[in-house]
Order: sequence, then C-alpha cells, then structure tokens
Amino acid sequence: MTAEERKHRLESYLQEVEFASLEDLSKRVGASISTVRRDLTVLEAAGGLRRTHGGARIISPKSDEFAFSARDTHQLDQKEAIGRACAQLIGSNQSVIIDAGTTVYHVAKYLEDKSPQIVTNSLPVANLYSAAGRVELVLSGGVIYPRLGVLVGPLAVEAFTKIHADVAVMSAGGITLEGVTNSHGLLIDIQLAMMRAAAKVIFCLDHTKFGRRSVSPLCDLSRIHTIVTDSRAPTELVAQLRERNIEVIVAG
Amino acid sequence: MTAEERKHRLESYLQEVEFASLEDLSKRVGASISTVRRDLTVLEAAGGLRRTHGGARIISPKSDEFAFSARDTHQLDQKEAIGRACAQLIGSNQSVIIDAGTTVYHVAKYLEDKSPQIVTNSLPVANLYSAAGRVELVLSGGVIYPRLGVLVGPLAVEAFTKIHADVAVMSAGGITLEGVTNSHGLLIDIQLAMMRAAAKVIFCLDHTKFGRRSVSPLCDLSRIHTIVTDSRAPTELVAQLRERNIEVIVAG
DNA sequence: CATAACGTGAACAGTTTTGACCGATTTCAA
DNA sequence: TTGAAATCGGTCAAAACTGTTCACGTTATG
Repeated sequence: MTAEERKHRLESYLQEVEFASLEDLSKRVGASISTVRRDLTVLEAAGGLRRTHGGARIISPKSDEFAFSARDTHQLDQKEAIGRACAQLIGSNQSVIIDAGTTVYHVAKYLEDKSPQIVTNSLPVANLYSAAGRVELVLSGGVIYPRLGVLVGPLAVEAFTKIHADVAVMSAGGITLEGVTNSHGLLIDIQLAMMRAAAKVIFCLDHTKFGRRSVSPLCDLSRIHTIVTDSRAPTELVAQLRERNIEVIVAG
Repeated sequence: MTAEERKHRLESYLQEVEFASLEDLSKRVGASISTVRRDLTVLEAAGGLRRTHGGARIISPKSDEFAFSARDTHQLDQKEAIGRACAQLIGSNQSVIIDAGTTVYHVAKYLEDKSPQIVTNSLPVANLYSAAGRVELVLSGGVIYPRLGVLVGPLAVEAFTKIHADVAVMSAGGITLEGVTNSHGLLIDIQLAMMRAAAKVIFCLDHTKFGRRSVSPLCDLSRIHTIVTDSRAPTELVAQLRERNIEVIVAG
C-alpha cells in the first residue's frame, strides 16, 4: 500500500466512524502508530480532520452524528422509520423546505431518489448533499448556532419569506391540543416563515413530543396538514388530532 | 506487448483500483519496475494520473481542478504558509469576509485565536467552526454548487451587499497586470459584492496563479490592497505589482 | 551489413519514509 | 492538587523508493 492510499483510507475510515484512536487507525491500515501519527498531522494540515489526544476526529462528518451525537441515539430506529414514512409523502421533483432538527434530518436522507429541490437552514442537511449531484440544495443564510448547525437570524428568516415551496417538513419540541411549541425562541420566526412559504406543512414528531410543551409557542394546530410519528405515540392524542382534520401517519 | 499497449493497460488498471504500488503494476503488465516507473512518468505528464511515493493514483473526476477536497495535499506547504501569513494581517475581533476556495480555507483555519466575526459563502469554512464556539460565523445563503461547496446565486450576492466588514480575504484563478480573473462566472458577482463590502481587500494567490488568466475577468488591480503569495511567485511580476502600490507579502 | 536509435532491465548513489525509542507533556482519577 | 498512565513531538537507523547511469538486445536506416 502506498502512503497516498493509506492517507486516503485513514480519512475515509474516519468519515465513517467520526472518531478513532491511534491504535485503531494503525491496525486499520496496517502501519505503525508513528506513521499514523505523521499521516494525521498532514491530513490535519490539509483540513479535513482534527487531531485530538489519542486519535483524530473528522471535521464535517457526513454521518448522522454531526452535532446530534450527544442526544438520544436510542430512538434512532423510530426516527429512521419516521424519516422513511415522511419521505414517501413527497413527490418527485417537488420543492421541499427542511427544518433543522434530528428527526427531519433523517427525512432528508431518504429524499435523494425524488430529485427534489431542497431549501433548508440546517448545515447537516446541506453537508449531506454538498458533494452529490441529484439534489438541488438551497441553503438559507444566517448565523451558525454552534453545535446544532442551524442557521438563525434575520438573514435566515428573509430567505424563507422570498421563496415558495410545495412542502415544509418541520420539527418541534412538543405538541398538545393547544398547538406546537419549540425550545429555541430563535427558531420560531424562521419556522413561521417556512410554514408560510409552503403549500403543505408536515410535522415530524417522535412519540416523546406528544403531550409535551416547550418554552416558546410556535403555532396552533390549524396550520398543520400532516403529522408523521412513530408507533409509540399515545393513541388518544393521535385520535384527537385526527378529529381536527390532521392527517396523522404512524410509521413502523 | 507494445509499449503503447502497456501504458494503456496501466492506466485502465489504475482507473479500476484508484491506487496501486509499483510492484503491483509491474506484475500486472509483466514489465520491470523500472519500465513501469518510466511509463508512469510519461502518463503523469499527459495528465490523468498522479505519481506518488511507491506507486500512482488516478486523478479521479471528483478531485478535478476546481473541486474542493480537504485531502488535496497538492502544494499544501505553500498554502499553509500563505494561510498563516494572511491570518497575521488580521487583527483581533475584526469582521472578515472569507471567499470560497482551497487557499483561503487555510486562512480560516488560523483565525480562531483572533476571535473574529467571519462571513463566508464557503461550506467547508462553515463546517470548520460549526462545532466550536470562539468564532462567530455568518453563512451567506445560496444554492450549493456541488463539489466546491460554495453558495452561489442571488441569495449569496444579496447577503454580501447588506453587510460591512473590515477585511475581505479573496481567492482567484489568475492574476496579470491587467487584473484578476476567476474560473467560474457564477462567482464573479459574489466576489464583487464581497470586495465592495470590505474596507480592505486581500488576495491569497499561490504562485501558480501568477501570469495566468482565467475565463472571467473579476476586477482590475486598483481594487486590491494586499496580495499574499508563496516564495515561488515570479519576482518580476511581484515587483511590478508593488510598483502599483499593492502590498505583496511573500510567505515562506 | 554496419551502425545509429531506441526500449528495457539492472545497478547505484542519494533521498524519503518508516518504525522504534526517549524524554517531555497532557490527561485522568484519586 | 498530586501521581500514574497515556500520549506527544523529536531523533535515528533501517528500509523503501527515486532518478540516473549503463550494458544489452532489438529495430530502423543508410
């Protein structure tokens, strides 16, 4: 194996796992720790990754883990299911607004086949398709809210007031019969603009969001066309939502 | 087997495997290491592949001249030097516009200590600081231009017309006494807006850009305050630029 | 047929890369 | 805070690799 190939492998392995120890990497490419250390120094200088004590971390991972890794990964299956189910609601060549959030991120993953036009303020979603070709992706401007990778601020709001889309795929912190709430006040204005810009509004909410109320009110139920959730959502609240003419899809 | 046929087989084999060692290639075509080495030298000159220590790598279409690749170690030392030197020109807490491009990406890496406010249309730069905290980062909106990770289009232009910054750190495809040129027409409008928005305009240009002319004219020399380049820049052109009251910094 | 031109493989001296070692530094837990 | 363990960068000899040179056989050319 050539040095070049080894570096390439190191980087793509790190792309997969986000973080790896020196020993791990060394075994992976069949070279000594010293060599791996040297390679990492070069690769870090090149920019794609950052060295840490005992290993290295990728800078812009294309994996789900981005900034969300700290949050609950045990509901991953449900979020995946929601993602798949929601993606089915979207037709080919439609324009889709994608909110920032872990759940809707999983929707974005399943949209490639539809060759959609995506508009988003989520950096992880943007990274998902920044290299590929089939998806046309518009990123709103804004200030990066650290760790979440969300673009916020007036620039972001403005971007969504100027456009029109077929569907908005939204996330939120909680839903009750009184309406939808979210945790970050900063996001409210942006989300309202997203919903105004879209002909159809879909909320992706896993079961933990049902009956919960976050700090900032976002909108009442009349604005919502469809909700996609997982099989553990409380049946009573689901039924009540359906009574109010909201299509509720339970993924499983 | 003729020499011509051998070269062809080398190239197509590399097309398959991306990387290969000299020994590997030599066995593959049934010629000595020396011969393969000579063949590779010729093929490299013809383009299409790149020799590396101990073997060769094909130039994948993905990493063509304009594609942004963090693992692009081509002229890395010089770009690093330029990055460091340019970062020194920027004071603490200044607002900095950062263009999209591999060279200026390396400037961004060295700005963290200055706790600057960065405004950029480059996705890789944004990813660099999306997790950290010390840098306030504003991303312009726009359509993602695939491969490069640049945000383009009216949304991007507009973002830069509304702001004001202390410095703009720019890149380009070529520079002559007649002015600066760039390869993508799409970028011109954005770059012009960036330069208008900034009190000081710095261009980061490695030596390969000197005397070269790309397709689209960007601006003439009067708009430029400072140029940062590497030690291999042609001295004559550097002197001529200085005569025109442009500060030229040679990093090394 | 003689000879020059060329491609090939091997040998060689210089350079780069590699793996191991070591003292200094950082991290982690007590 | 302190001490042990892990990890770091720097150094060095060995190994691998590089470009160059040279001898040898093959192929054009007068």
